[in-house]
Amino acid sequence: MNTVPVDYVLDDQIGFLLRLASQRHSGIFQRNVVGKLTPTQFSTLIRISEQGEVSQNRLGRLAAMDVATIKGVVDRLKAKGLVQAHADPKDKRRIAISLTATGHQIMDDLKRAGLEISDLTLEPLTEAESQTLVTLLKKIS
Amino acid sequence: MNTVPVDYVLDDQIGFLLRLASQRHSGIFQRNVVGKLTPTQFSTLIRISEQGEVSQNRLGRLAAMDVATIKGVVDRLKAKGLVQAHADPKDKRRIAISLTATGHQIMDDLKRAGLEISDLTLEPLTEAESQTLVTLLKKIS
DNA sequence: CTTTAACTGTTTGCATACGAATGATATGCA
DNA sequence: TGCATATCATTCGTATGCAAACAGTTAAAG
Repeated sequence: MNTVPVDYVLDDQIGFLLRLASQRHSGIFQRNVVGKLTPTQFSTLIRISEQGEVSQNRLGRLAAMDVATIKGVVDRLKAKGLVQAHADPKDKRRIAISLTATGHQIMDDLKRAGLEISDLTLEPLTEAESQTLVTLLKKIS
Repeated sequence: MNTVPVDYVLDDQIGFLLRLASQRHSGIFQRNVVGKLTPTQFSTLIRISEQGEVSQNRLGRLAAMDVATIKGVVDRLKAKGLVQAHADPKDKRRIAISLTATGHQIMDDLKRAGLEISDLTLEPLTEAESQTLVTLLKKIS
């Protein structure tokens, strides 16, 4: 039997703070990214450009998205004409995803915008603090 | 004219890392929370219990949620029987939100679970690192 | 006192996000 | 070979999350 009231300060909890920081970052992203891309669409494009050609399932793992989520993201990127899909002749289950010519063309601008967005997000911190934050976040991921 | 390719490492970007950390936290939350509550529903309950009675709009600001988002969250909490709403006689625009008796009863268990979830999320870090992370996240929120 | 501005709540549309279930296909091992 | 297991893509249901448009209400400015 525990009758002692619990002292819970929401504003100090890691989960709440992660959501706040993500929200601010999303806002900055939206105002600065090239084209009308979302953060997940952006990450997906980066992963595809790194891989050249990749199955949808593997792409989801690389971009840290659920299979149901990555399907929607790929569908919207296809609709934008930035990626294409074609069946894998060796494995009929697989659908190979790759960048279109247009997709290739915007990658450099996207990467530049991405770096700028990261800088703006970390603007309240010093260089050393930014490095620390990145290191700590990697540890709890 | 810029022809130099940009060196962009997705795994080092603050936005990507925030998403990864949020995902891990959500998984821990889901496995440890009392009842079938989501992190946003949890935060909302905490805010209501802090305020006693609060308008839906103000509740959204306190919990850092869009007006459209908070409406859905409150609707689902009402469906679970944890919160109630009644019209404000002084201001016909307002809807006063408060906890039900059931809602009150589970708050202590919820807070205990919340602290446990934070501990589990920060488990890979030392006490000092956890404090640093919290401090840095507050700065970029 | 009236018009204007600000606030509150609702709804719609789009885009994540994830669990669970399903069906098709591959592959390893008995 | 043949079956158990694993992988891949899709679909469904639920829950955020935000912009924008809308209507009702209140308060402030003139």
